[in-house]
Parts: sequence; C-alpha cells; structure tokens
Amino acid sequence: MRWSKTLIPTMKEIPADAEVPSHQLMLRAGLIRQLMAGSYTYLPLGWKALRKAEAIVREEMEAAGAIEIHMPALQPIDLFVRTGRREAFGNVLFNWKQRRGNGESHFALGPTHEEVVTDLIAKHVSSYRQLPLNLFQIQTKFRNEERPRFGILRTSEFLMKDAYSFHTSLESLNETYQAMYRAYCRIFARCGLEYLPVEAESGPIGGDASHEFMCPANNGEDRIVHCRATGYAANLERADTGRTPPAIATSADAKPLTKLHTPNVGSIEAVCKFLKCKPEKMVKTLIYSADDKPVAVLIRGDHEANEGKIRRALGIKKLEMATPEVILQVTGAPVGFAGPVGIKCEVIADHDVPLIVNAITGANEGDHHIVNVNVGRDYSLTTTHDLRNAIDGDPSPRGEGTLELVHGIEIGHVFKLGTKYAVSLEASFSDEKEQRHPIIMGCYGIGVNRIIAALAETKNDANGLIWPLAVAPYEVVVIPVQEEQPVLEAAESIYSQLRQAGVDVLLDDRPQRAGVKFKDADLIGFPLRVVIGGKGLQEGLIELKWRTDTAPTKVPVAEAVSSVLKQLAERRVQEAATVPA
RNA sequence: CGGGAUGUAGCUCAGCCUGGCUAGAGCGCCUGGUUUGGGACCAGGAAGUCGCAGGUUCAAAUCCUGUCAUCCCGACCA
Repeated sequence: MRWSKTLIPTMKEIPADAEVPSHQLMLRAGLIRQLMAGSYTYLPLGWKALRKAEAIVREEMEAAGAIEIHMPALQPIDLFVRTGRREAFGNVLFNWKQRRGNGESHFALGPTHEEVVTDLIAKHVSSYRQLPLNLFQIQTKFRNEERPRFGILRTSEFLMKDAYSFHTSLESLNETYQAMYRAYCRIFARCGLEYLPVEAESGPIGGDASHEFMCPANNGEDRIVHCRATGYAANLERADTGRTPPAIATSADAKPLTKLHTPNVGSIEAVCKFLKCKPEKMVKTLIYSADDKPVAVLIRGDHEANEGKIRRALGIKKLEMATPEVILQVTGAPVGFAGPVGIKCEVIADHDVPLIVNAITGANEGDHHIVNVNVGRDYSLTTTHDLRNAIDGDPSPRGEGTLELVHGIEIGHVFKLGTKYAVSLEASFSDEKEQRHPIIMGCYGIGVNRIIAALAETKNDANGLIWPLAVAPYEVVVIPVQEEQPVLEAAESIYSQLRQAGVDVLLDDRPQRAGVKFKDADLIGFPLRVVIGGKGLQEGLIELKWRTDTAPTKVPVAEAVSSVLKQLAERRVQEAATVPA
C-alpha cells in the first residue's frame, strides 16, 4: 500500500479526551476515531491490526478442534427471559420493541450467545453420538455499558470470539477446557502479549471452573494477585491468602476496657479522625444476614471484606448486608456502632482480628465506641478464617513467596458452565441406555479489540507504539527520504519486490520531509523501517532499523530485499519461540 | 445512577470573572517561493450558527435557566 492512497490521520498533539496511553496512542497514530462514547471507527491501520489478531484467534481455535459458525446479533428477547438473563443483564441488554407485520416483536442485540447457541443445539443434537462439539464465532457483541471507558478498553460494541462446547460428561468438558486453555496461551503469546492466566470466581461446578486471562497493565480495570515465587495468580475476588489461624490468647499488654462518647461518628474513617487512631487498630463489625440468620463478621479496620469467602466459611448460599432493623436487634444500636463485645448473634473473625492488641470497636450502643478491646478477655473466638481480600505482602497460599497486587486488562475468559443453560433451554441428549440428560457446557471468550488495546497499552515508548510483527498494521515501512529521482526509483523498486515476496509493506510516498516521516513511523510503530536516502545511495547503501532497536544497520542496495526478508524470517522465529506448545 | 470537570476552526488552546470593535493564536489544510536525514522557513489564503434552546440587555462566546454531549471518580459490569 502507498501512504498517499490510504487514510492515516496521525496527530502531533494529544486529544484532550484521551487519558490512558492506549487511547492516546491509537488516536494519534491514526488507528481509531471516536463516533460517540463507547463507539469507535477502526481506520485502515487499526482495522488491519484487529484483523491480524482475529486471524490468529481463528487459526488457533480451529487447530484446537473448534468449528466456526456465525450467529445473528439480532435475537428474540424470549430466549433471555427463559434463562433469567433478561433480569440479570438489566439495562446492559440492548432491547426494544418494533412493529413487524400486524404485531410487535421484542428484539435484543446479543451481549453474548449462550442462549442462541444452546437453543441451536437443543433443536439439532439429541444423541450422545453427536457429542462432544465445540462451536465458535467471531462477531460483534453489544452491551449497553453504564459507563464506557478508556478508549477501546470498554466499549458498548466490540468484537468477541466466543466458543461454546457441549459434552456428555465432566471428563469430556475438562478435556476441551484444557484444550481451550492451551489455545488461549498460544493466541496471546503469538500476539506478543504479556499474559497471566488467573483463577477466577468459580461457577456452579466449583474447583478450578474458571480462569481469566489477564494482561498486567497499570490502567487495567481488574485487580489480580500474583506470586512470582510459586506462579499462583488469581482474581482479587477469588484469591486466597496463605495466612493460618493465629493463637487466640489475651495479650499481656491488655489495658482496661474504656467506653468513649463518639457522637455521630460511625464510619471507620470518621472514628479514626475523631479518636486520632489508625484504621489497623480498629475492628470492623459487619452484620450480615446469612441464609436469613444474623452473623457478625469481624475484619481489621483497614481491610476489605470478601463476601465469597464469608459465604464459603459459613457454608451458606444467601449472604446480604443486614437491614438496620436487624442490626438494632442484635447490637442494640443503630448502624455504625456494632462491636463484638456482648453482641447477640454468631461471630466469625478474620485471621488478623485476634492479633490486634487493645483494639477499638463499636460499643453496641448508639454514639459510643470502646477502646482496649482484647480477644479472650472481652470477647471470645474459637477459630478464625480467611475472610478478607488479599493485600500486598500476604503469604502465598502455595506455601512460599508473597502476594503482589497488580492491575490487569481482562483479555480472555474460559468457563465451565455446567448444565445451567441446557436445563433452562431444554438441551439434552440420550445416552446408550436411552436415558435423557442435560448437556454439559463450557464457554470460552476472547475480546479481540482488547488484544489490540492491551498491546497499545503495554507496548510503547515515548515515541509511540511498538507492534510485534504478528499483529503490526504493516510489517515494513519503506521511506524515501528525498524527492529525487534515483531515491524514489530505488524506493519503488524495493517496495514492489517486497510486495511480490508477500511482505505486508507500506510505502511512505508522501512529499514530506524526512523528520515528519520518521516521527510518524515511530508513532505508528511499524516493526521494520527501510530508509532510502541520497547520501546512502551514493555509497550504494540503504538503512534497516527495527522499531525496537536504537540504531539502524546499513546494507548494500542490491541486498536490501534479501536482507529484509532474512531479518523478517529471523524475527518471526524469535516471536514464535515464545509460543507454548 | 451519584459526584466532579469540559464544550470556541480538523487538533491543542486563549478570550468569559468585569457583556461592547470584523472572535484570536499555534499546529494542520490550500496557493506560490525558498528549503530538504528527526515534526523547516517566508508570503498569501480558506476554514467558526462560540454544543443546542430559551431568557436578561440597546448589545451575549461572556450573565441567567434549561438541555445535550464528552471525559474523569464512584456504583454497576452474564
């Protein structure tokens, strides 16, 4: 392609609306333009990169045994009603009624396709002989995000690869799950992304039923926990800590219990300010309603409670914050003054709570707190649990090393669904003995746009983007640096030979000064730059420079094309070396 | 949906507080010339319903009310 024949609107200045690096750089490099909040046009360069990522995804899915189909984005709302997801999605589901014939139809735009694909299978698969089956598509998804954000990191319309597998047994599901997991690792590695598979909140099956693939990035929306020593990685919601129950004993330094008047001072923050103390000296007493029974959960003042862990520790299903009436009933005080001393309900505590010597807690009396609260003397615990979110420096659950909290961009998710959709949409199979069973499912998603966004976010320097060869909008840019005949002819010749050799090459044929072309090439981040200039030509040399290198190498004009081909081949081998088997 | 900020040329912004000339600058764009290896220079030029609507006023980019849009924080996110 010739630069003068395509549309590459680069920008010198940073658009005021763009805050995160990927958004700024993709706009400046002329990859995308915004239409409205959460909707972006992919310009030629952005579209090329996206399509290359899409092609890699497709290749690996097919290699892993998935079969491509294409389902409609336009769907009947009825399917979502049947699975209960009309409620679950709420306003996120784009849906509207429209006249059709004499009646009115209620449509939805697909936010994902579990319903459509399960309906398809329900109608066309009835025997165990037809399973397992793994279907995928690469298609635009629509979600009415309450708040689109960060350029193309969170949009209301995005390209998703979604795969759905169907099985007669958990063993078969696990086999496909593993195959998808491996395919995902290969996809992200081939795209040149740093990625971390993390344990995510489990689905209905439990255990290791769900993994998210995260790209560590400062501006990622997700928080993940990672242990470098053991490789343990998990979503913050899910992450265990390696802490163990401490000895529960009253400290020798325990001071006398004292009640203080703290008028209208309810929150941890307010109490700390009022009593001039640190949050880690406080015990947060959260009153929950656990399967409709009140429970007090004790957490250190500076920690965050983790409701999933609380639910598991109590062995219950339904957990919600107690109402003010229930709180008044068990504590005798309004919200904000609960404490473990003399409380009238079951109490469970996080491991760190009994370690606080002379703690500060609510007094179970309006407008009062008590200080110098100590376990054993003032309240009792028989054991403790892991009930809070992990923090930096916690021990790893795998026994060695410490946890580190990092931000990540979610680029993929693999999930064991079980029979949830099969049951509600009546997808079942007959086994060898003519017994009917619901089909067991798995689902596997990749945000294709997010591959590009995550690359832009993490692979850049002060001059611009740095693309890996595999998804770069063009692999090579050829730059004639003067408007002189011999220079232009040499550039044209190298360009057409590279094209014939199958290289994805762009010729910067704009009548611009060298500086402008160099700045643009760096900003866009073409992996390899070929520069043809008057001085060099007189010596019979042209320049090759990788975006990742600081200095160019010079090669004879006659060897220009073969050198480029050789170096590209070498780079491809290098990039391939990072891809797991 | 709660809180905050911003809307003036394709981009970045000034002007607004304290109303008053034909609404400005830099970049980009067009024409001509000089230049030509890291975002050149000179001369000339095109480009704006000052987000939109209403109000106050002799007079509104500027003041008031409403509204729309965008961005950020939070809530939400199968």
